Amino acid sequence: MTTRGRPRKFDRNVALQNALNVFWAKGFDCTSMPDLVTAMKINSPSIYAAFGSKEKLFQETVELYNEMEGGKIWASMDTEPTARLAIQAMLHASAEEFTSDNKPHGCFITLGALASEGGNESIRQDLQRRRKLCISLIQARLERGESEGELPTGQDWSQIAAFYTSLQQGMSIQARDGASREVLLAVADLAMTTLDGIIAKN
Amino acid sequence: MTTRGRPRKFDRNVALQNALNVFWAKGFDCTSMPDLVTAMKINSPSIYAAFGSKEKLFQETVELYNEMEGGKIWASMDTEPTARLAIQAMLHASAEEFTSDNKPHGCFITLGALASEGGNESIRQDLQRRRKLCISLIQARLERGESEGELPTGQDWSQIAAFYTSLQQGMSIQARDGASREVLLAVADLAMTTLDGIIAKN
DNA sequence: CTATTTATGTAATGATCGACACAGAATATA
DNA sequence: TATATTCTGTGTCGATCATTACATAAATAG
Repeated sequence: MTTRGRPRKFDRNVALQNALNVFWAKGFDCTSMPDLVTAMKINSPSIYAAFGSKEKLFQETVELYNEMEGGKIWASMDTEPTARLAIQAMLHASAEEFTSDNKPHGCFITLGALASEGGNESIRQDLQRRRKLCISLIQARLERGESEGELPTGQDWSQIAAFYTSLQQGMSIQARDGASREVLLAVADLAMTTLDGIIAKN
Repeated sequence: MTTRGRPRKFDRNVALQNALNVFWAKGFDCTSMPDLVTAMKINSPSIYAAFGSKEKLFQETVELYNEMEGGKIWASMDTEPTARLAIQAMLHASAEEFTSDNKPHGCFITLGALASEGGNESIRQDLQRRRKLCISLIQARLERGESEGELPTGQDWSQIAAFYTSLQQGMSIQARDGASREVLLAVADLAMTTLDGIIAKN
């Protein structure tokens, strides 16, 4: 059972990666089909044949971003032994990934379709849902820290998760505005004093 | 010296306020002229006659926002007696203003034209410049606190200013994503432990 | 070989964008 | 009154948007 018909001239994965880079830099609403045609080096009929539509293509780039960058940033939630180390590693990874060369600065999920209330609504809501998922991840890790005796009881972990999520999303804006990796790493470390203060009450 | 010609049917200030509300909710690039026509209750030729262009209208709404909301949020930098109280009041005011009814949630300067690299470039750069001004404001207040003996010497206040700016900008995203005023106020208070830790070293 | 299938490039679709031409209406000046 | 000035609403401009028809090219299947 081999493939029928004329074979594809382009590598679908490479094209998807190129599409991600454009969406990441410009956001969904400010990215035009000609932009994609240029970046992906494919004509638009081939884009539609391979990905369905601009919206579906965007959703695939979000999935790709989640697997690549998202993994680097959030892996520590499972791998680090304590909640404190997990959050610190997450913020450090964010600072580094948000300021990498050869790719847009800041988080795609945060910056991809933010205040675009008049733009594509389902995309805005999807990214919003993914952003909210980050709070849950942090909160779950904090609650695990409490249950394992690392962190004190009686804390409102949802608020502390909102604190670290706010900071990380703000770091995306800082990175997009040109903040250096050094500054963002310092910002991450400064934020750890908040959790240290809570641990000290233990 | 009175006004010649047919008088205007609409109140320019009211129309500008209505334009601000649309730009604030949708961002510059996702706001269309028909959106503005509907919100301002003026036909587009009247908009062009009164404001010049969509871009100039946007710039006027930014100025209006700066005077109204900006004043409420940043006034404490001058009025509060200490840097700590000034920053805390700024974050509290942000939490409250970002979650007010009858107007879009989050900061217009932060959300108005963020990752729109392909959109209007001069507008993006203008808002970016205004965001960077916020860091300078905080940094200047911290340095004043040092010179007045409130804060210890030998600190890199630019990093601490970046920390609080990141947090405040992240709070905008949280607010836009539906975070409650209660949660944002808690986030603001949690951030103060960072400065408290620095003061404790004094 | 012919037929089928799938990709390609060109070019066009209708819709919407920001901006404005135009004629008429409403005011002040003279 | 006549004239100049400025606003208003209708309608439209070229440009650009996302999407797709269409004819052709390149592969497999029989």
